[in-house]
Amino acid sequence: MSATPIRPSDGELAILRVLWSRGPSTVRDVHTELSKDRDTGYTTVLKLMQIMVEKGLVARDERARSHTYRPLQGEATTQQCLLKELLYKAFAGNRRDLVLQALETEPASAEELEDIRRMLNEAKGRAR
Amino acid sequence: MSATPIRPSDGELAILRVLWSRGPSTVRDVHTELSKDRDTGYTTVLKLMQIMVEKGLVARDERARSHTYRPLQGEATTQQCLLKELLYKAFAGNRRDLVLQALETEPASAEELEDIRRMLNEAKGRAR
DNA sequence: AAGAACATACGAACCAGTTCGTAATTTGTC
DNA sequence: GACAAATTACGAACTGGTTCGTATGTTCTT
Repeated sequence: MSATPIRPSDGELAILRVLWSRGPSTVRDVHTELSKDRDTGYTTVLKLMQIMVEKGLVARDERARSHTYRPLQGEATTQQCLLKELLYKAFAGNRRDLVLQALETEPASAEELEDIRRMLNEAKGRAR
Repeated sequence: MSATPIRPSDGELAILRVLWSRGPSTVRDVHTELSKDRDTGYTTVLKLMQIMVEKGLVARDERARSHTYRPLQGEATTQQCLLKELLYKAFAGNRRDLVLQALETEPASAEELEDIRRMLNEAKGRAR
């Protein structure tokens, strides 16, 4: 019943990441946050966020002068959407290979692997 | 010492997939194969493969009239490259979350999960 | 030798995404 | 009220990728 998730572009994803971690934010908030890494102009972020409204990726609250934006789809949902795309495009749908390569990718520590293994055992219980 | 892998675009990836599975192939070979799924023009595939030569994704043997192309980087290497990109862009580098979402993504069967768990136990032995 | 079939080369159009300048509007300050 | 600062709106340029038409050259068939 839930709508199929919308695949965000790279720029949109960067913005979503801020919204997911900060909660509802203004363009200024997001721009300030993103400026720590990249060097993006304010209006660039603004434009992108306006487009995201059109796409239905975020909702805008216009009551205040500085509009606040909030994500309309969850982080996990979006991650799954992107992962699934990669799964089919690069791994021919072979989930096992994907997980394998995820673990082979540097840097992977023994703890990390152990952590994942533990998690996996739990997941097995809920398996479909 | 090995060069950092080149990230193929979607179209390039589709072609690489054919080359990996078929081995060295002509444009005709690749086009025929891709035509089973999508509906791409012959010259479109040709052009793409020419660009791939420039990018260093494939090598071209021009001895025969119909040039044959072979991939210059392996499937696993390329998969890791793409996966790593997604890991940082969508998962903030958190490998655990990535694997988790990979397993949550439908459709995942109990066998599939068991298979992956087994593989993971082996991987643990080789852990860094 | 002529014509059909097939191959490469390549420019041009097109598309989605990104970036930014500039205009218009609102708010805040003196 | 006038000016400065902040904000939204939006057009336009630019980028990487994709698609295709057309030109040109080669091989095959008869």
